[in-house]
Amino acid sequence: MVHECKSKRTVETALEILVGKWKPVILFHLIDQGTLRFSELQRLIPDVTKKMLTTQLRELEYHDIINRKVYAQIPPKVEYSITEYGEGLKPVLLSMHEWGLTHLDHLDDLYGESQETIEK
Amino acid sequence: MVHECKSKRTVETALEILVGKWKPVILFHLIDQGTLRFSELQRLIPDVTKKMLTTQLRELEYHDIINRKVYAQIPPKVEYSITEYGEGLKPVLLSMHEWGLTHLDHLDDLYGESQETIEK
DNA sequence: CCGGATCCATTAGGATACTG
DNA sequence: CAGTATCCTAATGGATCCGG
Repeated sequence: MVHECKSKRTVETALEILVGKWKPVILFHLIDQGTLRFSELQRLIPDVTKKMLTTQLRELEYHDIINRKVYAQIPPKVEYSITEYGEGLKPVLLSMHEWGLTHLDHLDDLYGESQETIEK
Repeated sequence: MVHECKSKRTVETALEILVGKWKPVILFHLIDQGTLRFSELQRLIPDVTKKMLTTQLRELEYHDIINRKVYAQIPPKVEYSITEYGEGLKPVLLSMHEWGLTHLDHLDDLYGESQETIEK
């Protein structure tokens, strides 16, 4: 029985943090690598534009999920890492990952192997 | 180390299922109550319009997360329930809920008690 | 009672060019 | 290197009215 009071809000807030086209990938890389520079993230996520990468990073930073460390030097150097608080998201990401694994198989059952992904 | 191959996709697919303004609430009610009629869901979620409720239910149904059972009678009666497959989402929702609980507290620490929610 | 159809507002996402 | 600024498109959410 996980209901009533403010309970429903909780899932929404978690979603609010995670939702964003590039946020899960960013988090995975940061969790995996610990600390990464902006350019490294860009290299690891080839399809993201600088603007979008910046936007998503700023949103994660705003929610205190990642740290942004700026080195005052030329050329600039900015490093991103998961905050201690952000570490708390690991179980969430992990359970989503676990579910996603079986879901991809389930998709094959439902629609056959023909399609590449789920989107449209 | 949960990286490489198709792994990142898994989190995205999980998100894809859950994302939608009313989906978490719908799922919570269905998990909590078992089976609910359209009108009951509407009553439980006062702010949702019929169109939006329909849309979100259809998307969940499309992904095989909920069942839609139509009784051929006048007046119509339609019941929704979680599919067996959809049950697999429970751990995900639960971990998001757990995280959300501490997150709401963390929000108070960050910005004070002044604000009502996180949105905007 | 449970929708569908239409139209409109808001938001998320992106291409491109420029900058300290 | 790590971003902004501008402009644009696509997707999402919603108000309202119609229908079996």
